[in-house]
Amino acid sequence: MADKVTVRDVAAEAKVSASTVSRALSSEDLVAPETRRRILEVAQNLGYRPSPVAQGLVAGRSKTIGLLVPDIEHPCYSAIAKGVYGQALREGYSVVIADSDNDASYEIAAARRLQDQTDGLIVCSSKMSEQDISALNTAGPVVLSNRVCPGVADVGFDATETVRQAVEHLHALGHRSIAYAGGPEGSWSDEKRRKGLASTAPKLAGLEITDLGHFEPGFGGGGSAADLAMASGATAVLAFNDFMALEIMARLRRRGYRVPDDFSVVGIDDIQSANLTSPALTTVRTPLRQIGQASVNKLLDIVAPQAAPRPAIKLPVGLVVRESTSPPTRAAATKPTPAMEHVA
Amino acid sequence: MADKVTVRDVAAEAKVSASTVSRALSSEDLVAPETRRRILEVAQNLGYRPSPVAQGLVAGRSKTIGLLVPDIEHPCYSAIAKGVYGQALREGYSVVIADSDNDASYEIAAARRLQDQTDGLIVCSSKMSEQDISALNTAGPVVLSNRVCPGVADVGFDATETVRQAVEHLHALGHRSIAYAGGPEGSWSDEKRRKGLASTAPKLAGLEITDLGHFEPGFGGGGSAADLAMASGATAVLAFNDFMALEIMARLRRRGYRVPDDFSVVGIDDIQSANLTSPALTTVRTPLRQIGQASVNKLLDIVAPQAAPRPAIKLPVGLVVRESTSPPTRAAATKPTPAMEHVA
DNA sequence: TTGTAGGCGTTATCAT
DNA sequence: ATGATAACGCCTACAA
Repeated sequence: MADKVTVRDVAAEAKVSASTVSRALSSEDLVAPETRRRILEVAQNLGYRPSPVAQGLVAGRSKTIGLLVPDIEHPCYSAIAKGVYGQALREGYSVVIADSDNDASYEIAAARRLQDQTDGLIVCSSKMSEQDISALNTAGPVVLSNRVCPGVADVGFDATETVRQAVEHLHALGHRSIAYAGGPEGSWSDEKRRKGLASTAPKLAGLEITDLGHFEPGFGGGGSAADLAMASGATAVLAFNDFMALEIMARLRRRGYRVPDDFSVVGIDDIQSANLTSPALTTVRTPLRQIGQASVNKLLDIVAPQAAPRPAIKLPVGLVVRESTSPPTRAAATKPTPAMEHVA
Repeated sequence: MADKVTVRDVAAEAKVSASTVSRALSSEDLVAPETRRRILEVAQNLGYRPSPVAQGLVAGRSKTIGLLVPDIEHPCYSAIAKGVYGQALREGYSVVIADSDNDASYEIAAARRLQDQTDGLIVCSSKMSEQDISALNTAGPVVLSNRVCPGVADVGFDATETVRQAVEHLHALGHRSIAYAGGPEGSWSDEKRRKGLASTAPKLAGLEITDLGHFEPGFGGGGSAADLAMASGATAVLAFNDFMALEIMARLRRRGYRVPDDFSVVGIDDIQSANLTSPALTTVRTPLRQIGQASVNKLLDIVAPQAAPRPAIKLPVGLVVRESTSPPTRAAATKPTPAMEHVA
């Protein structure tokens, strides 16, 4: 927005008309080579830079996409944001971002605002009602990430598969009683995980799943989940996400339990800090960056379709076995005698 | 960009001229109450939403600010981003984001792009040369975050103070030999920390600082730093940031040392996961969100000055004492006999 | 190959 | 109080 030099300035200086300048800049051979050369030189000297705003106005599109996340500080969403930004860049698009602060009611206002300003929207883990989402989708192109809504494009990994891999891992290690520490009430992805649990558990011999309830990750929810997990008699816990798993681990250790010796812990997502604790966290990696990229591709296939649709991006989930899981070593459902200080 | 209904549509429907519609929407009493009421109603029914792009074109400003970060996935920058977004929202501005992926050469291209599109730029931890930064600043309003450059506005906390607090804490606990695990070569903030170290150390009786060198946080740099720290005979280590501190802690524990019993560790920033490990990390909190907010205020004071300049925002740094520090319990400079397995 | 004219959606200026 | 007109910076017919 700081540019004062316009096509007209360049035109005047190069002794041509404004349209010729425009042409020279937009195409290779719409203008005589010599003229073009001169125009380009003048433009260069004057430091001319076309205004994307004006271009957008005439073209009816801004080459900008909107990204709405619940919390940009959450590692999952900043990972998605990174993927979105990278892919958008490759496609020549800018990204304007909005953070709803987990506020469902603000989400819709923010989304509308973004729509007025962009060519399309990527909405992550929306808590909006299906009606609201549909309405949004009517107002402009929308791609949902980590959420589905009938009639609206979406991108997501197989959440069922994440818990399947986690549970199978624990089962293979010998665990037969596993606790699940769920995410916030009303979380769409928590529901998905629960469904995965329900469909996986029956296939595994002798496996018993205890639902610990809903918890708020990042706000101490993991603490209470940890205590419930121990009281439940389970030998392992699967957490809604890595944050909660980390909280659980920390709480267990403070209460004097050893991980994984006394209790195994598995998270989901593989955020960076999962690998920075000791023991490092066993978790199921979730393809967050790729989700960002895929969302951009899907959105642009709607907004700016090409002859060949943009390539699909694989969204593999994968177990990452680290140190927080091992075979159950204590007699199942028997509490150890915890030292009451943290173990060092 | 999805809006098809324009002022003219509303004007036609309400039997007035486009200018009247514009007025009705922008001011309370520029138009007859009854007319205004009708216009508003029609606008409502038609779902009219003014195009920010067109408004921007005529006004010569986009009500958008650009945010350039080295890596949006890094907790520090997503925290700043959160602060930026929140304050921008309050001021009625949108935020378009760019991630330079720590690439100094790309940084400048990205910055230029952002400038063409926004009213002003917030640039975080830039690795650009002072020349490049000055050039940018000439092309349009720029606020630097966590970096200074003569003639360019900047916002930052007192990095010297962070290391002072960390070192004083360790000294008060009784540590006399402290190692510093530095950040990447050429990092501006690492230089600041080193300066703080140099100015603080002489004031503390009997204190000896060992410079371990430069490391890359998040890529195993902490591992080698940890080994060097132990070999150095120090009883505590101050890390460039929390990531590195966490890596150091994990490595120490894997090598069989206990934290803080055998060795104390201090980080800087207080990222979320610093509180999710066990032991939890003692660190110096850095006012990242506030830096984001303050940057917006400073930028808008340039771009859109008000009668009264926007309020200054305090940028306090503060030691957060958790479990990773304690008085040195082993004979200084004497290695314990580490068990070679991780301690659980 | 190049110039002229018109318009993208909005607001500001000048009339009425 | 309201309407007509021009302009923001650019692009795209259409004309020459």
